[in-house]
Amino acid sequence: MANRKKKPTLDRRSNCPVACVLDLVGDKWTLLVVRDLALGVTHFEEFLDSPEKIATNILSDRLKRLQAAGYITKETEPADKRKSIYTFTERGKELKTLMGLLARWGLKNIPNTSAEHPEL
Amino acid sequence: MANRKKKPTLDRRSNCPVACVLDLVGDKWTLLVVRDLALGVTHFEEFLDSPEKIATNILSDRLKRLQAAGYITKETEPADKRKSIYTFTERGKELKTLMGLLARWGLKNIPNTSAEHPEL
DNA sequence: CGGCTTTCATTGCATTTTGCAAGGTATCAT
DNA sequence: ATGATACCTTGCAAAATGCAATGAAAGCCG
Repeated sequence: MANRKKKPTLDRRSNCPVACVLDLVGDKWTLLVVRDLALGVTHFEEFLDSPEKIATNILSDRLKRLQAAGYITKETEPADKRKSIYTFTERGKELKTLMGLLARWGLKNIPNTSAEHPEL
Repeated sequence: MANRKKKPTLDRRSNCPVACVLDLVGDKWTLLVVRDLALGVTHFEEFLDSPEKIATNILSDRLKRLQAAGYITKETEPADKRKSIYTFTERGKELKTLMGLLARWGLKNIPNTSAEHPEL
């Protein structure tokens, strides 16, 4: 085991916390999926109903990523095995707080934004 | 002037504050530019020194966007007209707080992140 | 069973964005 | 005048996105 550096979580652009957060959620869709999850959405089809109209391939990809990163789990609903149920892991619940921070910043700083769901 | 609706800030995906924030900074680079500005970077070349190694065309584009959106200004340095100085507008300073929120969330929730500049 | 619907996901293809290297212009230094 | 510096653009390959269409597995219902 000569050159086994200790797996430094590579393909990171840097160890700057800002850069790492952007590597995780720095795109136009991931946090919208998080928003919907926070609002109680659990099924694939429900995400498609949100007003931003995410495409199915993007949604599929983002759910996979979030799952791979350990922020959500995917389970088959026992009563109907066609359905999958997506939910936050404990760790994933922190994403809700992140999304909430963004939401509050947006409400304060971007004109004409409105919170459909003030509880966030 | 019949059909001059009042320019409803279109090309928005929705009026959800999360979606609007993502329309502004939902990419891998914009907030890194904001970070550098917050750290005192003012010249084009300095942004290129950051460890994430942004490409010149992307940097040029992001500076333009931030300027177009009224968050930063671009001025020519009087003493050396080759140089441009990029600085936050009053409104742009709010981007620092947004970036700071992300940074703190990342430090707390993403392993092996380190703050080079704890003042943020 | 046999056909039809629902749910989740993939595929193909056009468009857009990114990444990288090279080139270009204006300004400055000697 | 020559060369270096600062900012930006261009060209082109690679990747991500948007979209419509297609699958596959599971359920529903005669």
